[in-house]
Amino acid sequence: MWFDLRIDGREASPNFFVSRYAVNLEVDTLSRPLPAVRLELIDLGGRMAQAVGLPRSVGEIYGLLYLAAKPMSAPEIGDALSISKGSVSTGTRQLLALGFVHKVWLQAERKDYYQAELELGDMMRAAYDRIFKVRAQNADRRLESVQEALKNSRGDLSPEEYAVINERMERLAKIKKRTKQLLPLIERLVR
Amino acid sequence: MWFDLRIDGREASPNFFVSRYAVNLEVDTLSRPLPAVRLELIDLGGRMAQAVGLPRSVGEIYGLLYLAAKPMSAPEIGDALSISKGSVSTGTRQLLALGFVHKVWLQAERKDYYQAELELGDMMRAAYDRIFKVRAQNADRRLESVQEALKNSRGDLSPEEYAVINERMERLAKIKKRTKQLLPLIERLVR
DNA sequence: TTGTTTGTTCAATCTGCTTTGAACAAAATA
DNA sequence: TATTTTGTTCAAAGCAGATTGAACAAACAA
Repeated sequence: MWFDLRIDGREASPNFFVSRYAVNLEVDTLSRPLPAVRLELIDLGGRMAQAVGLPRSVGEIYGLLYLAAKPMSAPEIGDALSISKGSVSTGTRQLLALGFVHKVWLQAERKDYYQAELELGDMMRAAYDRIFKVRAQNADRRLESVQEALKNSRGDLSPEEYAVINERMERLAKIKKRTKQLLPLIERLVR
Repeated sequence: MWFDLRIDGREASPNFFVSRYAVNLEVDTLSRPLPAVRLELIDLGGRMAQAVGLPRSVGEIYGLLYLAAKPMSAPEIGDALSISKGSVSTGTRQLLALGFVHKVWLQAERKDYYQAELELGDMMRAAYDRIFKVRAQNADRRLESVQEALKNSRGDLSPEEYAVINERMERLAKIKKRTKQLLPLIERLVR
């Protein structure tokens, strides 16, 4: 994965994301072919996932659930998208960790059922916190280690080289500062 | 590449990005090992490129040029990073297209020389226009085609299904609207 | 108890993007 | 003219990350 964050939440306890109130809903059982809209949205979901660096299958699962009239079980999801049990398991875990999907507790059902989170606000907040914020922090820390390296290799550098590099590193430091000022602004936009 | 944009600018005429004023500079010729700072920044550049979905080598080239005291030729770049002629050629083209680098015309030199663009403002503007704006537009167009699909498959859907799907599609339309309102704000932040 | 269903994990496989390097083109030099 | 140097292109190789599927565990039914 392209960001260092452990986004798939393996450490979370298995049912951490299950909403615990019972819901009384019937469930899609028959597996007839999906209508064109749904296929389109599944595809769109897959592409957007890739655009953000997530596995395509994760986006497809979300796209499937987003237009589902009723919660869907893991086997149903795998069926509808023709992807393996393993991928469904991994994909749903990631979506749960991102807060894009939640489990639904259906009375007298052993299976887990999944429903798309529809609240844009929640999703953007989650994505922002879990991805961009962490990314920014990482870049920050990384830059500090470069500055550290400059101190250490001062000996290997001619005075001219040192001057040039030092000047550029100061530019970088300024950028870092600017970015830090920018982040809260973006944060305010998102929240 | 993860965004539909033709970012490598093959269509541009070969010397489109060459700054045409002559610069009178000597050039790094000897290839002694790079000091630790520079290696660090090359690595950082590579990682950041990957984080945005660009090839690592592109980021490394930029990282190399960023701390270079003098413009570097393609052969020098390939040498310093131990990457192939082909990668240097592709990488520099992408960096030029992004506006992260510019060519420098050195008197009495046949080679092209490259210099990192240091102006943060310019770079962010370029990145914003070329990546995020286009991405947003694409997502927009894509969503419209999903809405189109809904009209076409209305016949295959039960009234209940149609109702659900329609409601969710309207949510999406709202999101689209919100995003459209957000973009100019971000734009103002960046400019 | 055994058999069935659901879900997880992870090594092996697959897939798509990156990189390489050979072939080619262009420009300068002898 | 032939030769050298620089740079581009693109098919093939390499590689990182996604997907699969078999093995396992847990929960329930008979």
